[in-house]
Parts: sequence; C-alpha cells; structure tokens
Amino acid sequence: MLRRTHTCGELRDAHVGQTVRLNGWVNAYRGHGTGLVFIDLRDRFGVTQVVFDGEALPKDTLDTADHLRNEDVVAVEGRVRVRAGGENPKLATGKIEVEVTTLEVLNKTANPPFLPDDTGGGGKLANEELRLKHRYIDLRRPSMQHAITTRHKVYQATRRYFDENGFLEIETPILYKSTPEGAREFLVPSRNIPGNWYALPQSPQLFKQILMVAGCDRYMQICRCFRDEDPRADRQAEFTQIDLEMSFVRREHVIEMMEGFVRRLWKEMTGYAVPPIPVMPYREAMERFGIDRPDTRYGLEIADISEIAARSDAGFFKEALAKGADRPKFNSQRGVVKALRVPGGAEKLTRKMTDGYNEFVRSFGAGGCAVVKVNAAGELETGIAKLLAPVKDDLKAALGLTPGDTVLFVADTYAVCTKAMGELRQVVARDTGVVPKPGSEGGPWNFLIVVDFPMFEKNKDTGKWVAMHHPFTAPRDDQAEAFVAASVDDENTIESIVSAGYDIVLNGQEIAGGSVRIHDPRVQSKVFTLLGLTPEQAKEKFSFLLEALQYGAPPHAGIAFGLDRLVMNFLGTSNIRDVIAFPKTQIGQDLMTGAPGPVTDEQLKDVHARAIRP
RNA sequence: GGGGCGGUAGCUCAAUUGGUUAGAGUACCGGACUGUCGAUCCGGUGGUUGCGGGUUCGAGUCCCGUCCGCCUCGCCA
Repeated sequence: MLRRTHTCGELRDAHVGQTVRLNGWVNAYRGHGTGLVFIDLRDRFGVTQVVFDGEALPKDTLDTADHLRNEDVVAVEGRVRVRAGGENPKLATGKIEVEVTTLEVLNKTANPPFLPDDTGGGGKLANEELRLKHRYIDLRRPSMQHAITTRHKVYQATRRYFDENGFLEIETPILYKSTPEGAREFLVPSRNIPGNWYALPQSPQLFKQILMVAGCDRYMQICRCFRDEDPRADRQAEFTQIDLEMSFVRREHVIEMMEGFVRRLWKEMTGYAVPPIPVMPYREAMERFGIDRPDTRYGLEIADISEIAARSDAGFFKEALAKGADRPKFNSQRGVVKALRVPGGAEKLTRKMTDGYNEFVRSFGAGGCAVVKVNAAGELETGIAKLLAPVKDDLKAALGLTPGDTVLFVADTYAVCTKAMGELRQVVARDTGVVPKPGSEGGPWNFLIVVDFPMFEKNKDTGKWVAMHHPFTAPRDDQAEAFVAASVDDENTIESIVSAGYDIVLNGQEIAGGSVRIHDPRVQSKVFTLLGLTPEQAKEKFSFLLEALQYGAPPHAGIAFGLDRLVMNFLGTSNIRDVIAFPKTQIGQDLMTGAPGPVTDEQLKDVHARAIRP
C-alpha cells in the first residue's frame, strides 16, 4: 500500500515540487476521458485535487482513474504543483494539485445509498433514518467529522481542567444494582445468581459518594448513564455525563470550581470569556420566569397580579384566588393570577395565536388564557377588558403597559399557573421573535446558576412527597435544624425547606445539576421518613451507602454536566443525535446494528429468564 | 400511553376534484470529451407508491389497521 506522507488537508504552495502520497476517499470525479481526469480526494482533514494526465501516464492507469467513483478508497503518489487551471478558493488546498504518477485502488465501493456530502451531493441531506442505518457513511460528512472532533476536544479540555484541580478519574460499574426510584432502568439478568438482575446506572450517584467516604477527595468521570424513558430532541436513553464529586466543601466551593470549568471550557472551545455567573434562587426564577431554568436572553417577565385581580369583575380570577387561600404565599396549592405583558403584542399576536395560547395553557391544567390589548389611547380593549375596568389603572401601573401591548392572563393554583405561564412565555418569545440566535451562531451565552430548590415536592398522582433532586441531597446549611425539627405532617413547612442543590443553566437549558450531600444521619433518616421509607426499606435499597456513611464520611458535594448538551451548544445543533457517533431512535433502536434484537431460548435459559412474546 | 408531521426509482422530490403507460433532477451503467472544480454533452437501466385490509368501474390519492422515522405532552429522583 502506498502509505500517505501527508493528509488531504495539508498541502499548500510551500509543498510545490515535492513528491507526496495521499490516501483517502474519492469525493468527486471530473473526467475528460481519453486524456485528463480530476479526482477530489477526501479524508477527515480535508480535500485535495489530484490530476491524471493522459500524456504522462500509462493507458491502464488513466483507464482505472477514469472509472473511479465517489467513495472509492485510493492511494496516489505524485508531485505537488501549482494548479494549471487556476486556484479553487473553496478549498484550503485550492492553490495546488497533485499530478499523479502512481494510482492504487485500495477498495472499490458498492454504489453508496447516499453521499457523505453536507449538501447531500448537491441537494438536501438524505433522510435521517437512512443516514442512521448507514452511519459509517454519514459520519464521513465534514460536519459530522467536525462534531466528533468537537466532542473529543470537550473530553480533553475536561480531563485537563479537572486533573489540574486535583480530581482523580475513576471508573464505576456499569452492571449495578436496581434502585427503583426515579427513571425506569435497563435490566440485565444474572447467570450465576438465578432470578437476580443488574440494572444499568441512571448515574453513578451512590458510587461517587462512596468514593468520597473512601478518601479519594475529588472524583471525576466522563460516564455513560442510562434512563429507559422516552427521548426528546435533546435527550437519549443512553447519554454521557461529566460526573464530579468533592470532599470537604460546601455549596459555594463546588459552584466556584464549576464556574471555573465553564469559563475554561468556553475559552478553549469558543474563545468566549464567560463573565461571573449570576446566581438566582429557585423562587425568584419561578416568580419571574415560571421555570427553574429560565432563558434570560430576553425579558418577557411574568407578573403576579393576584391582589389587583381580586378587585376586578372577573369571576374566574376570584374563583382561582379562592383556592388554598388559607395557605402561605408561594404554596403550590394557593390560587394566584399571573400576567404576561407582551410588548407590541397587539400587532405581533394574531387572534389565531392567542386562541392557540388558550389551548396551550389548558394542556398544563390551567382553565385558559385571557387576553387584553392596549390601544393607541392607552386603554384596555378586547377580551376581558370590561371585567378589568375597575382595576385598569392599577394594572397599567403594575405592568408598565404602553400602547400596542398585549397582556396574557392565567389564573389557577400557584403550581399550575406558574408552569403554564413559564411555558407560555417561551412560546410567546418565539412567536414574537425576541429569542436571540444561539451563542454558537453569534448570539449571547447567558449562564445562570439556580439555587435554593425545594427539598421535596408532592407527586400529583400519589400525593406522596418525592425528593426534587435525589434522597441524598442536603438541606441548605441554615435549614437543617428546622428540617429535622419539622413535623412530618406539617406540609407548609416541609414544602418551604430548601436544599443545598444547584443547577447551571445556559440560555434556558439545564447543562448541569448537583447538590451538597447529606452526611448527618439525623437528616438522612428524616428524608427517608418523609419519602415513606421505613428504616428497613431504606437499608434494603441503599444499605451500602448508609453503612459507608457511618464510617467516617467527609462532608461532600458534587455535580454532573450533560456532556451531549455541552457539545450541542458548541455546534449550534438542537439534535442530540448530531453529537453521538452511534445514536438511537425514538424507540431506542440502533438502525445500523439492529439492536435491540431477539435472543435464543438457550441464551434466556442460561440467565434464567423467559420471554413474554406479544 | 396521548397529539402532530412524514414514508412514491439507490437518493431528493413531483404527480389537479380518485382517472391513460407514476414523472423530473441526481446517482448508477454505456458512449463522447485535455483544465475541471456541483465538469459538460448524448443514450440507457431503474418502481409491489412502507406493509395489510377495505370502499370504488378505477386508489400513490379516500377509509381502517399496522410498522418505521421525526417533533411533542406524559415521563426523565
């Protein structure tokens, strides 16, 4: 084989006169038959034009060259020369060409189902289903090579940063024990212990805490996690986390370390210097933006107008406000009325759109979405304007209304209203064109750290408390005593306890989340009690961690970044499959390998399992 | 589990209210061509319209079911 001396992206006019060898794929054929053939040769480094000149070559070489086709794999040897036909400014190597003296066809291709061209060979990309089936061809596309390379750089920058800061990279088991809380798990039957199963980890949570007890001090791992839940555009059942844990730290120390990581990563990947990241309490995020991961690239803040609404003539406002009126402010079951002022909405929002919003908020359990417009005279009109007449001046002042605005109202319990408004805000932002381009396309990178999450929330269906983060999340340091002292039946107090958890949010997307962990046994047992676990059940599920925590556990805290989402941000894609070499489809199939596939009865017998076939 | 969009030559798409032999570009095969760079020109091969049923004189088109892909709600401690 004529092994390459250079890559296809390397040669410049400085190489003119040198004899070189290139290996690669035929990216394009431009033949003039009897006398002259051009081939663009591609590898992951670039494209170089090689030329076969009939006058200088044996007939059979020219003949072979004339039959080269896209995706054939070849090796050539020849001399670098300035292009006789003029420069091609589209190519980095466009000033030169290689005049071939020897051609070796390393592999003729079958006719490929599509070409790995970012323009689809002159048209659109082949559909994703086909590209996933022949992933090895799709991955040859320059933009996919770029994605893979970008992901590689994120790995390397991550390892450098955490190595410099004293973290040890430690692997944790993939065959793990089932912990039925949280996401549905993938199960693996045991051959040696009949009737028992491993589970694939949703995250290495318990192991990383154990590593702190084990004195490892600082742990990091770029690890695969598995959650058998339905995917989304930015979510796969199988995904990658940058998983971290630190000993002898409190919340602010972890946040400082993570902010340093974000700053380093963005500097290396984009050149952008991340400014100090603002910290916002969960409560404030919910009040102003209706969501725990607010997109702060635009305004459109939500206002609580409950007090004003109570004095209006709108019966449905009063009805909503009557709900849970005896509960404290911000209690999830207490009725509220919220308003969203849409600047210029009178013009930007059509009747059809606002009707759509009405339906939209209903999907989150709200009764509907009321609308008023502010006319040129500054008066409220249309929709529920008449019902608001008694409070119009208060409303104008509270919301800062100006002519041309539209105001959207939702009235319901705090939980429903906040959720509906938060979602509505994002839709309205898109509809009115106030969402900037992503950072990777020149728009802002807006980072935010959200803290002070509630420890617990009520499950809608069962009415039981569930941990908002996970059962090992500590209360904020100043809340621990109140938490331990609180009665299990005191819902209002339990709901008000905030945790020492933290999320990092980028442009409205959660890119990392973590917490300080419980190392006080009193707090831990209180958490289990609230979650409805008896000491025996808790021991059964988490025995090894609980046991370990008894033997000298240092205070510790950690966090995990969603690596796939980080890479997506650097690439400016909203499709997680673009950043995973071998992704799965919506129903978890790998279209290339055909996984998941059937197994034989013999295999099942081996692992003491039987299939229930539909 | 629910909602939405889609599936027609290898690929990207078209095909009037249901109406003649389902077309075009590209790829592929053959031919011409010594400076192309999405090469060009000429000719040709290529179809169970995802699959199954139904309505109809007649279905790519309408109806029912089903499979697959994507988006989304639920779900994702």
